[in-house]
Amino acid sequence: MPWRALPGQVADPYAVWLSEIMLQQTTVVTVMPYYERFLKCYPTVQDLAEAPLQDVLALWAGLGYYSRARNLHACAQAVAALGGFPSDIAGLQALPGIGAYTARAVAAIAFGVPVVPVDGNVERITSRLYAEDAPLPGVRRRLDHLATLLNDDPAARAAPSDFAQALFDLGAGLCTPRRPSCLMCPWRGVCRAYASGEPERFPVRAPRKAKPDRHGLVFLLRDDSGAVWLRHRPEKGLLGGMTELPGTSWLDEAQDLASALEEAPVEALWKEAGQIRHVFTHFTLHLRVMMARVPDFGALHNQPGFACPSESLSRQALPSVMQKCLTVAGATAAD
DNA sequence: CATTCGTGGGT
DNA sequence: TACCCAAGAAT
Repeated sequence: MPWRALPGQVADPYAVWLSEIMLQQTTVVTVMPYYERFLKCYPTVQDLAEAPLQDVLALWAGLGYYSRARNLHACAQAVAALGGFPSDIAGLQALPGIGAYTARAVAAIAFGVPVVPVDGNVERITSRLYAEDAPLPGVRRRLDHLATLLNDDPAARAAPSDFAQALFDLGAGLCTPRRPSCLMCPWRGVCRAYASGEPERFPVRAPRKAKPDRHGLVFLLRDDSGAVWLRHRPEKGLLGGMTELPGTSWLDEAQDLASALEEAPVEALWKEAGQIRHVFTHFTLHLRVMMARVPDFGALHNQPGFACPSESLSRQALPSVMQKCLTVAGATAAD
């Protein structure tokens, strides 16, 4: 991992922190290109702190959980004001976007604090070591306690950074959710889940709720120059602070086309360019992409939004769901 | 303690 | 297709 210090090197707290924020609920493969772009664009935490929030959101676009990007920016400004990252857990956790896990991870990996960061990997490993039958998320506190017991090993306590990342590697490479490679596991001999014969049964999870559907329309309006009419979403909530195509509200059931078109930003000859389906964390969104062209955006002067030249679409903070809409309509936002 | 908050890849 | 899951945080 590019954020990982080589043997004998000192970890860069900025790089460790950035990687940990990006890796929250996100796979290494997905994070890698974003991480490289951020470090190239913002080599230091000061550079990130001085950047406009919209630029940060645009660079984050596609990674998801956009409150991470807003908190990342706020955190960078706080750290710049402090003159550097706090090196203790409490100081770290007081910063925006840094919770119990990330505070421990940065403390252990960047500052050598002897603590076990409990992420999904460590929860899985621990639940298997102890064959913990109680379901997540209720059993989280107990798993956290059991995980801290791993630090009873003097070798673990002597190398907090290596130990934490070794746990991640164990979880990602051997103690995997589906088919763990127990025969290669150094802890096979002390693992109760392995002894049970069904290690993949752990951790036990509570059944999850069904995901409802929502329906809406978006309006892709262009002028004679090819510019697109866009608008910013509210600062908080779903896709907070990101850029979007104007659209209807999202309802539990699809409404008829005529009444939906009444919500269009302007009266125009709207034609359906396509439909997209996008799965969010807690609902599935179905959008019909309506397209129209006007000579200019004069009629929109008192509408919320702004005109975006086609060549600067790629610099907008467009979330994946909006990229999909542009793509089905043939409006490329790729560079 | 339960919800809200993205997205892409694997099975 | 339909789930599951991934170095969680904020409210």
